[in-house]
Formats: sequence, C-alpha cells, structure tokens
Amino acid sequence: MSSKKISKSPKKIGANLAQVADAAGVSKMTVSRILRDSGGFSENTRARVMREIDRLGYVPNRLAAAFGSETSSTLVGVCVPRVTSRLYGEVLESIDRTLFRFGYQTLIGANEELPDVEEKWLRGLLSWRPAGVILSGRNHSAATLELLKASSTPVVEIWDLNTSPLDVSVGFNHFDCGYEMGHFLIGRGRRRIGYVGTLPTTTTMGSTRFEGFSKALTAAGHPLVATELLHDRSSFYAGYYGTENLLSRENNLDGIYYQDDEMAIGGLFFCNSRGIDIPGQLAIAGWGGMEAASILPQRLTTTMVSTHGVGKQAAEVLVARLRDEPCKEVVVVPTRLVPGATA
Amino acid sequence: MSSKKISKSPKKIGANLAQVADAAGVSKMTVSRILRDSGGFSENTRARVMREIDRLGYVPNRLAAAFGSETSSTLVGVCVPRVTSRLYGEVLESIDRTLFRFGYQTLIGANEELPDVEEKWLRGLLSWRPAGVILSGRNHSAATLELLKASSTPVVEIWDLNTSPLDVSVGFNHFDCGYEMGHFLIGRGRRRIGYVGTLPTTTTMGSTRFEGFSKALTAAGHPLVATELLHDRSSFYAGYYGTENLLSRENNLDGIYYQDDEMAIGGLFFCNSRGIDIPGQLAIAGWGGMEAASILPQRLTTTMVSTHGVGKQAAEVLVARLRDEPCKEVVVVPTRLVPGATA
DNA sequence: CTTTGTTACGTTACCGGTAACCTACATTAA
DNA sequence: TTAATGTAGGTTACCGGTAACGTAACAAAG
Repeated sequence: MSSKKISKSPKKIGANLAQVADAAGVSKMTVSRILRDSGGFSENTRARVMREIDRLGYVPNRLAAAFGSETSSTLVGVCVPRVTSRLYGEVLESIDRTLFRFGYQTLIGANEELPDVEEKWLRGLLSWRPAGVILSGRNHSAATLELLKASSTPVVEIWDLNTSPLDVSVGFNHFDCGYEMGHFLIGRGRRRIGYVGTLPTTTTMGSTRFEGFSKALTAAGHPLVATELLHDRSSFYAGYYGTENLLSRENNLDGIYYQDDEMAIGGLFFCNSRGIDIPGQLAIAGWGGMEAASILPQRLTTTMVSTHGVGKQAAEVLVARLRDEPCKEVVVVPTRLVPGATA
Repeated sequence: MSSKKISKSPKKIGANLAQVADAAGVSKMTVSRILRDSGGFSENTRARVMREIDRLGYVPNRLAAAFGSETSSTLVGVCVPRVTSRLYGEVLESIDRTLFRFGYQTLIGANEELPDVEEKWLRGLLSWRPAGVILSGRNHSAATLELLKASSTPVVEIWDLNTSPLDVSVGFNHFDCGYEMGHFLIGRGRRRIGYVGTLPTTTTMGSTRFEGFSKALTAAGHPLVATELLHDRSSFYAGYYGTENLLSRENNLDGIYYQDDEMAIGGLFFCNSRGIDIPGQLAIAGWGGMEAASILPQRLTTTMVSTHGVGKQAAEVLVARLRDEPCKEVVVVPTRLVPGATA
C-alpha cells in the first residue's frame, strides 16, 4: 500500500498580466484590452503581446477578473433535482455545452427535490458571485427568493413552466402534456384508467402532468379510477412494482398513464411477465420519449420532449439576459404526443 | 410575446467583511477568523459577530478569498466523458455530494472522450485556480499534462485504473473484469464467442475490458471469433443493431460479451425479437450492473460495479490530498461478476 | 520579580485583474 | 488656421478577503 504525501501547492501559474506587459513593453491595461478584445490597440502591439503570452504560458486569472469587476464573472450555477436522470442529465449537458460555447463555466448542484438543499447550494453558489443561475422547478424556499433578490442575480427557471417567473423561464407545458394524453386515451375508448408515478415531494415537478391528465379524464366523464404513488424515485423497477400494486388493487383497469417512460417500460415488462395483453387488455402510456423505447417489441405510446431544447434555450436566454439583450419572459418548448403500439 | 430588458446588475450583496466588522466593533481579521473558525477569538466576540452577520445578511465572497490567498480555493473541476450516461452520471453525483459535504464546489465538464476538448476545458478551469481536478480516463494531451504540472494542481484520475497515475487514481480494474468474464463464459462451455461494443475513440475508456476478455479467450484456446465495433455511443439501440450486424456475419456464435449492460440489454431484445434462445443457443453478458436489468424476464449475467464507490472515494482521496493528509496512490474499487440467467 | 507563553485581538500589505479617467499624437472638419 | 474627433495607449484606484506579523493584557513558571 503506497501512500502519497505532498507539499502545499504554491498555485502560481506561469506569469501574470504584469509580467506579460513588462515582457512586451506595454502596460497591464493594454494586455488586458487585447485579451478581452475591447479595442484601443494596434495590430502590431497585439501580435507582440500575443507572442509573449504564448512564450510565457500565461493562464488568465478569472478569479481576479471576476473579483475585481464583479460584472465580468463567467460562472453560471445550474441546479437540477438529480444528475442521475436521463432527462435532467441531457438538460445539464445541453446547458453546459451551450454556455461553454459562449465562454461561461457551469457550476452544478443537485437539490434532490428539496428546497432546503437548493437553498443551501444557492448560498454557496452566491459566494462565488455568479453571472447567473439556472434553477429547475418553481418551488423555492422563501430564503432562496430573498437571496436571489438581494443579489439581483439573473435567474432562469427551467423544466416546469412558470407563467409568472422570478425572472425568465424555459420549459414544457406539463399540464397540457397530461391533458392531451388523457384525451388521447379516452379517444381510444379507454374508460377505467389509472396512474402510476412517484410521490411528489415538496416540489411540483412532474405532478402537473398528473393534474392535467386527471382533468382531461374528468372532463370526459370517466375520472381516474386508481392512483399508485410510490415513495421512491422514478425507475424501471418502480414502474414494475407500481403496476403490480395498482393492478392488485384494481384488476379491471383498461389503461395506465405513467409519470415517465422509464416507469411505463417497467410497467410494460410487468404486464409481459403476467401475460397481460397490451394494448388489448390494457393501454400503457408514458412521457419523455426515452431512447430505450426504440428496442421494445412494441413501440411505447408517449410524449416526445426535447430535453436538449430546454437546455439549449435556457442557456441562450440566460446569455441574452446577461448581455442585456431583450429576451422572452417565458419560453415554451413544444412537446409531441406520439401514438405507439401500447395504447 | 413579452420581452424583458434589464438593467446591469450591480451585483452588490448585502454587506462585506468590513461592514460586519464595523457593526460588531472589531477588525475585519477577527470576523474572518471567526468565519473560518481558525481560533484566536472569544466566545463572546463570536456571538456578537455572528449576530451582526445574520442581521446584515452577509454572504461571504469566496471570489475574494480564493483570489487573495490562492490556497483557499474550494473549487474542484470534474471532467467526465459525458454527463448523459448512467454510469458517469452516478459518479458525478457521488463526487458532487461528497465534495459538497466537505465544503467544495464542483465545476463540471464533458470531454466527449476527446483529449482536445478536455484540454480546452482544463485551460478554462485553471483560470479559476481550482483546488483540485478530477479527470476520467488516462489519455490526456501533452498540453494537458504540462498545464497540470505547471499549475501543480492536485489531480485524481478516475474510472480507468492507472498504475502510474499523474498524481492519484481511483477506478476499476477493467482488464480483470473482462478477463474474468471471458473465463466465466469458457467455463460455461462457450467456444465461439463474439464481442459488441463501440469504437474506442482516442481514449482508452472501456476498451481495456475488451482486451482482458480477448486475452482470457485466447488463453483458453478459444479466441474471439468476431467483433462488432460501432461508430456510435453506447445505447440500447446500439446493442440491438450491433447484435444484428454481428450475427448476420457470424451466425453460429454461442456467446456475446457486450461493452456494457445497456448494449447487452439491447442485444437481448434483438434475440428475443428473432426467437433466439437465450442462453440455450447464445449466451449474453454485460458489464455495469444496470438497474434496468432487474425488470428483465431473465436476469442478465453481468459485472456489478459501484459507480457510487468511485465517486465517493475519488472525492475523499482528493480532499485528503488537499489537506496534505497521506493517501493511497491507487485505489482499486472492487467489482463482482454476477451470473444471471443469460449465460 | 522577571521571563516566557498564551490569548485575543489589530495593522499592513498584498493577490491580479478592470473601470474610469487621463494623455499624447494624428487626422479631419469648419 | 483652429477646433473637434479619433486612436493608441498609460495611470490610478479600487474590489474583499487573508497571510504574516505586531501588540497589549494576563497567567504561570523559574
């Protein structure tokens, strides 16, 4: 068992602005201007300075820049419920990629759907004086709101649409997604429909779809028959045993709507294992447009969503916001119900 | 279409150290000491200062702290191939959670398995003078190595084990995983075995398992019969059509090893759709211990790994490293071959 | 009674950029 | 010709913490 003992890192990288300036025979300010391309220098000087930067291996100190001017932070905090989730992971990836292109750095956080965790994270984030924040959901603690207001940090709320956002918001219309699917199942002649999902925690994430769905059924005169809400996070297995529970309570359902595709696929597998005929005996519908659905023996009836679109647009709106360009207050990312072979 | 135009954010949060100090009738230094709990103050003073901090809503400026002392950065950069991957996502989540507990912030990056992207990301990261870096894989560009050396930033390499790490390394022994599975399949009487995976990019990620597997087969006198490497990232669908391709070329295989569980499940579905008897006619084995496997009609033969363990240990090792505590140079996270019903 | 040590602070000097303002010099318009 | 304008810089004064060092008051040891 080998072990390492290491001296305190001196943390001095190559050269600083002053040294570059000295070497090039100009002032710090000129080098700074050249690096930020803010004009006021000749091409000649620029070439000389760039040569010295390269020679000295200068790595800019954004810490000093952000500290010194406050307006020049390129740090953006992003908080999602979980990193371990295909949907949020994709959003995160798109955000990161887009922000990176614009020259921003992404600081991530996972709130685990708890406003308190989010608040604690935000407190830490704000100590870095970020240029902006991207939060998910619309349930935030009072202290969170106050912190954001006090720091006047631009905020983009994603995922869940928000008609009166803190600042700006980008997301799906979950209510409509649910309503549309409810309407669709009714149209397919289903009359005794159930729902399987996870218990909404203090945040509203996801449960809005449930509301829309339920409303559509009620409006059609065939209200929801049974609901199974699990004390667990969404997963294939949660869908599997959620279906088992639901069907053991209500054995004559003719349709089930799931919180998402992952759970729907789990449900589909349960039905397969018990010889339940899909969609003859039972219709199954999910949400999210999961890639895994493409290899199923039956294509899943679901709502396709562009997580990529949410991430990209959220990042773009934030950047516009940071550059003081006008931007929409609410961006609705479209979704599309895609009938498959399961409903 | 409503739009927002916003004034430049002043970015002045509540009070600063000096104002807190004034309000409490002490010097800045005393407040600083109290906040960092570095001793040299009385309980009486502490209480008074804390009261003022609370009253004024003071949010520390870590930017200033990190800038001023360089040793006190609490920023850690983490670069994984992709955020959108169950395995890496879990690693990321564990790292973030663990580092958060120790008071560090995580700056993420995705290198897309390209050393150049990693290098570009690292250059940006270093401009924040981070306390440490966690990189995945062991294939880094020359400039990356030089940057790390010049900045003398502690580095933890994860995922792929590295017997001569840059600094310290935490991961799985992929070679042994592959070898063990090869040995296992041979033991089950398989003789004409194939492999389905994705093309290794410039990084070595994943291909080490392939090498170990291949070696085991050769050692047993039944070398690999066919290989299908896809120009695509791992996914259920990649496993599905990879299997289709492989079997169309070699129709008398009696076993297939997959790069990971996701692809193995895809392969399993292909076989189901074509009526291929598993494991009678063909054995299937994956790697990773994916949750989805739990709902399959047949339990998948796979190697269970603790992504959580890698993340947690990587973070812990880094923290130890930052605190100048002695730590192991190489941490091997154990894996376990779990025979299922598919091989 | 002096020396030494400890506790609880205060002072000073940075860290490396950037905003704001200033200064030559050249060019152009009135 | 003179004033106005533009170009390519330089100067200065911060931003908000922290390391390093200084100091007064008091206690215990020799």
